[in-house]
Amino acid sequence: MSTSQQSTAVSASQPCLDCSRKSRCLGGLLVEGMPADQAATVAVTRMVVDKGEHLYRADDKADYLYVVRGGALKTYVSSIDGNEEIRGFHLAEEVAGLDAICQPSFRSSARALSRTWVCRLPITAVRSRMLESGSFRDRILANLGREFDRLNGMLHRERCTADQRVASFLVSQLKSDQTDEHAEIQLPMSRVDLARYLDLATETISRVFTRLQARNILRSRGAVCEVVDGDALRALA
Amino acid sequence: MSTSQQSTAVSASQPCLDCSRKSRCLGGLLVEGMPADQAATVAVTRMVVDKGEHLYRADDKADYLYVVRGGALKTYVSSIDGNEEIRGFHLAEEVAGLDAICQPSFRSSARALSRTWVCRLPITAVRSRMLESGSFRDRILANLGREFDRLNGMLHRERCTADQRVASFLVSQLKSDQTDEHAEIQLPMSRVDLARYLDLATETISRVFTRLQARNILRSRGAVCEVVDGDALRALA
DNA sequence: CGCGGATTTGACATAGTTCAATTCGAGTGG
DNA sequence: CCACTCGAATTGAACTATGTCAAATCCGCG
Repeated sequence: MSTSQQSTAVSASQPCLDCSRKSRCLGGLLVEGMPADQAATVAVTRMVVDKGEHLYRADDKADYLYVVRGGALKTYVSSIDGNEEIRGFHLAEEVAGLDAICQPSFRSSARALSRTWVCRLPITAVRSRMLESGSFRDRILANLGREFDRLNGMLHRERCTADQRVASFLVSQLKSDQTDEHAEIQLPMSRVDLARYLDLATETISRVFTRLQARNILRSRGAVCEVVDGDALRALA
Repeated sequence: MSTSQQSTAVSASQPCLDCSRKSRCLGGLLVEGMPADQAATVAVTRMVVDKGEHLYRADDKADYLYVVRGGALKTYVSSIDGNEEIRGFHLAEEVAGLDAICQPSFRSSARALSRTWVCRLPITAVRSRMLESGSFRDRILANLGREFDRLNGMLHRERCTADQRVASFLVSQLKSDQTDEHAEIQLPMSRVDLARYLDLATETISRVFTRLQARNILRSRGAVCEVVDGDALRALA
C-alpha cells in the first residue's frame, strides 16, 4: 500500500466524491449521479482497523457494509467448539458484509489480518439507492451473485483433496494482471488461517506446500509465494 | 431442455389469484395488491415434472424461478469427474432458482426426485415487482438471506463428522409441527443422493443409520425414518 | 415368485489428523 | 552485528475416520 497518511479522519465533505477510485468503488457508485446536496448527506466514513481488531461481529446489528481500501480482512463464524470457521478473505477493493443486506444482523464476524483501511457505507443508503438507481441496483445484485458463486466454490473446493484445495486457492489468488509464469503472491494470512479456511490441519497445509515445492510448481518463503508453474497449478485444481 | 415430458396445464386466468396458498406463496404475493388487469398479465404457469426430469440446467438462461407445490427437487452442479454435487433439496412450499435472480443464467441444475408439481414465475416479473412493492422486495431479500444461511449451514455441516452431518440433516428435516418424540420423516431422496448432498459415501450413510438405530435414536425402514429420541439426535448435531 | 436395482455389511486401504519434536525467522536488546 | 527469544512453520510417526471394493441382502414391482 502506498498510503503513508493513515486517515482515520472524517473528511469534511463526502469522501467518495473526490476519491481516486470513485469510478470502480461501491462508495463512488453510491453517490454517482446524486444531486450534490443529497450526496453530501451520505455518511461514508474512512476507518483504520488494527491487526486483530474486529470490524464487526456475528449478531451485531448490520447497519454498515465495508469496502477494503488496503490491508486484509477475514470473515468467520465460531463453531460450538470455539474454532473459527473462516468463510472468506477480503483484500483491497473487495466488499465485506454485503450478505447482511438481506438480514437484520451479521451472520459472521470480520477481523483485520493486518492494519487495514476500509470505507464504511450505511446499509440504509445502499438499500434506498437500489430503488433510485438501476445501475447501482444491478451492481449490488451482481455482487450478491458473486457472493453466491464464492460460497458454491467453497463447497466444491471442500469436496476435493488437500492438494486440490490449496492449488485452487492459490489460483484464485493469482491476479489476472500477473504474467502466468513466476507470478508472486503475497499471502496476507497465516498458515493457521489458511487451514481454517480450507478446512485442513495446518500441518497438512504445510505438507502440501512442501510437496508443491518438490514438484517445482511453487517456491514459498513465508508469506511470499512464487508460482513457478502456473499451468501445472491450474491443472491440479 | 427435455420439455417433452413436462406437461403444462395453463389455467385460463392467472392461477395465483384463486390459489388456496396465495397468502403464503411467492406467486400469491407477486400479484397481491396489483390492479386486476396487471395481475392477469403475470405469466405464472403450473407444471408437472416427472421423476428424473430436469426443471432447468446449469447455464440455462435464468428466466424463471420455481415454487414447489408438491413432490421434491434436488439442485446440483456436476463436477469435472461427472459426479453430481447436490446443493439442496426443495420440498413443497420451497423456492428453487432464486439465487439466479442476481445472474443471467442458472449456476446449478434442478431435477425432480419424484413426480413434482411446481409453479413457474417469470423472473422479470419478480424483479420489477421488487421495485413496486416494498413488502414483496423484503420477502425476496429474506429468501435470499435464507439461501445464504443455507449455504453457510452446508459449509458448517461439511466440517463435521459423518454422524453429525446425518444428525443435523435429519434435524433439519424435522417439521416444527411434529411432536418431538416419535416424529416420522419421509425422506424423498435415495441414499445415493443423500450421500452426494452430505459429501459422504453411500456406505457411510448406511452405516450411520445403522449406528443411530443401534443407539435407539432412530428407526429407519427405507424412505421412512422414525425419530425415536429427538433430543439425542439434536445433541449429536 | 423372481428379477434388478438399492441398500447394507464386511474387509481392507488411505488421506488427513493428531501429537510431539525440530527448525525457521522476525523482532529485540546488548 | 550478533546472540536470544518466542511464536510460527515444518517434519516425523502413529492413529483414525471415512473411502473403496466386493459380497450379501433387501425390497418394490412386473
